Amino acid sequence: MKATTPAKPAAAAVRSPNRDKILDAAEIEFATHSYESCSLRMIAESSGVNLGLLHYYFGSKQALFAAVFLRRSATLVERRTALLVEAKRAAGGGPVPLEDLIRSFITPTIEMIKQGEGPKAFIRLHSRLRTEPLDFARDLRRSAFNSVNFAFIKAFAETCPHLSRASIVWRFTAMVGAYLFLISQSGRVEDLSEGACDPSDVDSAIDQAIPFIAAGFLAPDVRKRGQRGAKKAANGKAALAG
Amino acid sequence: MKATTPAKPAAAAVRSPNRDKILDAAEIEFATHSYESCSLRMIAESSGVNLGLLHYYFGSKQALFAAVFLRRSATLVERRTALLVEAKRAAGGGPVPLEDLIRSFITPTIEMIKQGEGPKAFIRLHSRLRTEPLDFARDLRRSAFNSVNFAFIKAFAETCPHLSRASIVWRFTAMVGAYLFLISQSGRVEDLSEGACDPSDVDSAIDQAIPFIAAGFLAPDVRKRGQRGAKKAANGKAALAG
DNA sequence: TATCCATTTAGACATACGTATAACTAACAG
DNA sequence: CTGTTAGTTATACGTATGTCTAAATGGATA
Repeated sequence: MKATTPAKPAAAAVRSPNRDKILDAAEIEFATHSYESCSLRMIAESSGVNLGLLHYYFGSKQALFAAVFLRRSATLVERRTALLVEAKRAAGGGPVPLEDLIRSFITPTIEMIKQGEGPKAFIRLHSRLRTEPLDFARDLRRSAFNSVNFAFIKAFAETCPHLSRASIVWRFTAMVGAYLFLISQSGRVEDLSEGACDPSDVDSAIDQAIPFIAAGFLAPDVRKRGQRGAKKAANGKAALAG
Repeated sequence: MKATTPAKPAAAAVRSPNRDKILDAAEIEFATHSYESCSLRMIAESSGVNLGLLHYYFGSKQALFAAVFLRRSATLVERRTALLVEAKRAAGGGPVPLEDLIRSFITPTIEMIKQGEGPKAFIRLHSRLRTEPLDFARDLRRSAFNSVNFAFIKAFAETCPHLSRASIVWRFTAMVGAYLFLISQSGRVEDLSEGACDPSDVDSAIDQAIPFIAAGFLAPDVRKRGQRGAKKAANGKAALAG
């Protein structure tokens, strides 16, 4: 036992059939249940691998989770970056068309969903991470995605000169919330649609998301609170916020 | 020990100072950590109440969670319903103005956030429930909210005759995702805004959410996949919606 | 005062968890 | 054949969890 790295006790090759089996099973389990409600024993069993190997290859549950996360998030970030670069090039130096921007952001997620059960599970996991109060997982997400997010925010700002910096950030957040909900397959859409739409139809979800989000960005900027005539009071009588 | 109700072992009054202390502490703990990562012992300690009392009053962790959830969700649903009724009345039989509809839906949440730490914690908990894979919790949410959600969907359909039934449901989902993200205080906005906006400023978040969502609903309906000229291929250059 | 009963307490139960380790296997090197 | 080493196994440790129970408490009632 080297005292230096308690996490990875032995040499432990980076590639290995069993290591991959563990990663694949962990991805599904972490996505299906939450981080804490799925045990290493469940993962060991569903991957058909001995429990001790999880410790051998990854050292700890947390490190296993990180490995699961990093394996796919890199792909997602690269793809998003590539599409943004391509859209910029197509725009020839000018502002990137709004819908292109939105599509560049969302498309890599959709591609991944269609790629198979594992990648699809990762997307579920990834959306859940946003609300799950796991500090280490949030740090993971932050360090993986912050920089590409900034690049998109900058591009949105150029495309939408009518919006303040603050408004850009708010609407970017709204965009992420909207599209994640649409593809989250949380059972929500089933409940509400009464058969009118198929919640697993990711393409439809996205066809809906793009114009919805684009229109949202195009809406005029809101004045700051306190500035004359408070925006929200605009329409008079109706059931308004207090 | 009555064999009939293993869950509630004794008579156990519905009101009691300690019972309320437990509920309050559990609300905070469940919201701060996830359901499984906070133990009954944590709740007992932070409420200053003996562990055995949690079992005495609620019978099980799951039942305690349900009690926490039901205490506030009832308020939320009632308030949402009341605002919808009022908006309909104000509209005098005609379709309710779009922004009023959105406001009626969102306002009760904002009111609750401003009501104190407990109610605010409940909102965090409530948003998390949408992605957390806890079957029993999802059933809770469903049975509490489905009916008022249907009422809103019906109203949105009347206000937006340009949208198909499916589109209404998709956009309703997008709305929920957008506004929940905006108020979720998940640390996301901090990361991205670099000081441009204050993520705890719920009013600003909502001022942003309303026009964003309203514009999204107003965007033209999307044609179904397969119908001539595939929507998405229209990448052209236009920075415009639809 | 004696009785009663909702409430409260301390403590125990079985179980499951993440983690650790010592022993074993098989392949290859000298 | 011997020694080494990555991989694998079975098993154990300490701890924490949800649940449960038997006993104590204490104010109201008879």
